[in-house]
Amino acid sequence: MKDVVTACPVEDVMRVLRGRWRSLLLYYLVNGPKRFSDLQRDLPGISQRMLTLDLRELEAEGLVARTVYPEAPPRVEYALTDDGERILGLLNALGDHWADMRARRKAMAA
Amino acid sequence: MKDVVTACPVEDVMRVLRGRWRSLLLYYLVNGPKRFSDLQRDLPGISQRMLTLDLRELEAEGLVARTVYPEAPPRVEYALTDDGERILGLLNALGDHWADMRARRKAMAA
DNA sequence: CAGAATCCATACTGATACTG
DNA sequence: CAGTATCAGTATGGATTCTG
Repeated sequence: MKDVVTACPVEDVMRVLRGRWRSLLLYYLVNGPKRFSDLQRDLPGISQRMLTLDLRELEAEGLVARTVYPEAPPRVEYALTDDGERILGLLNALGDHWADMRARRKAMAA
Repeated sequence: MKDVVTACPVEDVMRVLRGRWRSLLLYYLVNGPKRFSDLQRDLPGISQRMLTLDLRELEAEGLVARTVYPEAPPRVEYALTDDGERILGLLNALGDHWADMRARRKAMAA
């Protein structure tokens, strides 16, 4: 994915967060660093390929930090950066509003 | 697109806003109702097909209201709902943070 | 004007097998 | 464990043509 910059920052973030797993990945990193295999367990259904690609993309965008511990067997940890935490905070606000919205609409329908 | 509801509201909103044009569409509706042809001008490159599909989806999700004025030639206006405005507000906050982030990263690189 | 219908291109995602 | 490589399917988006 190219680092395209448009006139609209909203469009830019959304392009980065668009993938099926990306926001969810941030979501599961909120409680501290996790390993590759931990994340595979958290996101049932994700393939190794997508987990790798999405982590790399989020890392390139500065939302996730990747740390390799040179041991055998190898250990790699992924953590939210400060920017990642801020973005996730806003995503959660978005999710909360959405949940409220749905609840109200459901109540209306009843 | 199915109205799937997962355990994570963030995932749910993101699924709705994921499309290439959706967030941008909300963005351009913030200054009051617009007609189909207005939106085509605002979003250079969007096809009629996608504009129609995305507007319908946003309408189904309660973010956009569609009003038909039975005239000849037909006139149709699209406007943000209250929920749509709230969601857009949060998207803009997200965009602002993103812009800040990029500015800081650019300054660091220099 | 505001679409609907059809066909086509590509981007995104997943399954599987293999490696240091 | 933490990936990479390859192949293939599905979803998304675009071009074109047609209509009330």
